[in-house]
Amino acid sequence: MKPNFIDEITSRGFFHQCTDLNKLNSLIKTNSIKAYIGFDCTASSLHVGSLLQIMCLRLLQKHGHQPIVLLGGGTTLIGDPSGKDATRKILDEKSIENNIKKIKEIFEKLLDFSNKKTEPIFVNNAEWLKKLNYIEFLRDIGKHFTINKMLSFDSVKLRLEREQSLSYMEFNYMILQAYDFFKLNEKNNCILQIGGSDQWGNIVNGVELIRKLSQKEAFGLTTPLITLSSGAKMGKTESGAIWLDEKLLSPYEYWQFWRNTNDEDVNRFLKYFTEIEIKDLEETIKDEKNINNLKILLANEATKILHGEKNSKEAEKTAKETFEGSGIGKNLPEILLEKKQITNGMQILDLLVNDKIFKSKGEARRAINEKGIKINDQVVDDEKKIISSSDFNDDILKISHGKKRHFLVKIY
RNA sequence: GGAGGGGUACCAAAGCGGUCAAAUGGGGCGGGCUGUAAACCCGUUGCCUUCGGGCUUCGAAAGUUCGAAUCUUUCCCCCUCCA
Repeated sequence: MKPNFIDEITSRGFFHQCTDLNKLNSLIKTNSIKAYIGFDCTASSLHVGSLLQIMCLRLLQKHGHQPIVLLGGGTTLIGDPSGKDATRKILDEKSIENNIKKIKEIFEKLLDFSNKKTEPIFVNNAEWLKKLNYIEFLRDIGKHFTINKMLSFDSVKLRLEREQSLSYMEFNYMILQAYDFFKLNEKNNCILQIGGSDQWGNIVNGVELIRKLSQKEAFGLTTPLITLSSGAKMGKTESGAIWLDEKLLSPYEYWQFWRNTNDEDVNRFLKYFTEIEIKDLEETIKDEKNINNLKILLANEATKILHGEKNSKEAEKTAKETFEGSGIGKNLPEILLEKKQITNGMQILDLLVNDKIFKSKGEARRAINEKGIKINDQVVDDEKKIISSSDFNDDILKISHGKKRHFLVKIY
C-alpha cells in the first residue's frame, strides 16, 4: 500500500507527538483534510528554523491534503512566550503587515499552487482577533480556560521558574492561539494543527476548545524541535540567520550552509530537508562512503527546493571552483565599486568595511593581523595596503576572510 | 502600599573610589590539525587612530571627588517575601 502522510512524516522523522494518532491515521486514509501551521511574523523573512514546518506542508500537499498557512498578524502583536526567556520587542502593525507580505512570497516559492484541491490557503488571524470584544471574549472563550492548567504549561511554567517576568499579555497568547484553531475549524473545516514540539500546549488547548465549543474532534501533531548536534538551535549560525529570502541570503550562501552541516546531522537533515524517496535515500546513505558527498547531495537538494534547480547547480559549481579549483566561482557574494574609487588607490580597510564583510575597521584590522585576509589568494599582512587597479584581473578581485568566506569585488 | 535583593560587554557572571575598556566562562572570529566536519590546541574579541594616543561604555539623569562601574540623590525596570 502506498504510504500516507502520517507514514511518510514518521519515516522521515517529522513525527513527535499526536493527540490521537490512530484516529487521525484512519481519517486521512479516506479523506482529504485541511491542516494549519502558524508562522511568526516578527521578521521580514523566515529562516531555516521554520523550514521543517514548511517541509511538512509540502508533504501534506504531496499526499493530497490542503495546507492552511496562518500568518499571525494578530498573535505577532502579542508575542509567543514559548521557548523564550524574555518578552520580545513589540512590533507595530505596519511592520507586521509588511513582514506578512514578504513571508508570503517565500511560501509562493515553496508550496504548490498547481492543484486547486491542495492549493495553500493563506489566513491572517488579525482578521478575527482584532475584532474581539474583551468582555464577550472572556465570557465565551475565557471561561473554558483555568488558570490552574495554564500555569502548568511549559511556556508559562519555565518562565516563572526562571524568575523571568511574563506579562499578562503574553500569558494570553495560548488562549488566542487556541481561538485561532477554533476559528479555522469553524470557517475552513480545518481539523489538524501542526507545530514544533514547543507548541504542544498551545495546540492541545485549541483541540480542547473546539471540543468544548463545537463538540467536534480536532487533532494536534507536533514535530521534534530540531537542534544541531552541537545543541544549538537551528537557524542561526556564526554569520547570522539563514534566511530563506534570496535577497537576504544568496543561493550560494544557502548552499554553503547545508554543505557545512555537521557529520552527525547529515542523515537526519537529508530526511528532513530533501524530498528523495525515503527508500532510495536510505540506500544512498548506506552506499556512500564519503560523507562529504552526502553533504553535497543535501546542499543540492535543499537549495533546489528553495531556489530552483538552476541556482542550486550554479551554487555547486561556484563552491567547486572556490574550494577545489584555483578558479574564481562566479556566484560568490559581490561588492561593487565604481571605477573612480580605485583609480587613486583605496585603503584596504575601507574596502573591507561594508555590510557584507566587516562592521568596523577594528574588526578588519584584527582580521589582517590574524593573517585572516587574502586578496586574490595572497595573505595581506599590511593593514595600510592600498588597493589599486593593478590588483584587479578583468575588473575582478577576490577577497577571502578565513577559509570559507569569499567575496568578489567588481568594478563597474 | 511595606521590607529586602538586583540591573555590568553578544550571553552568564566577577569587580564595589585610582593599577578598569572592566577578571572568568560560554559564544563569535582567525590560525593549527582535518574533510569546506566534530573534538582538541593556540591566538583574538568596544570605536577611531597620523600607532603617540584619542573617544564612548557598567539601567537613566544629576551630584560628591584631582579621579566613579564603584560613593550620594532622584527616576526607570526586574526579582523575592508581606499586605
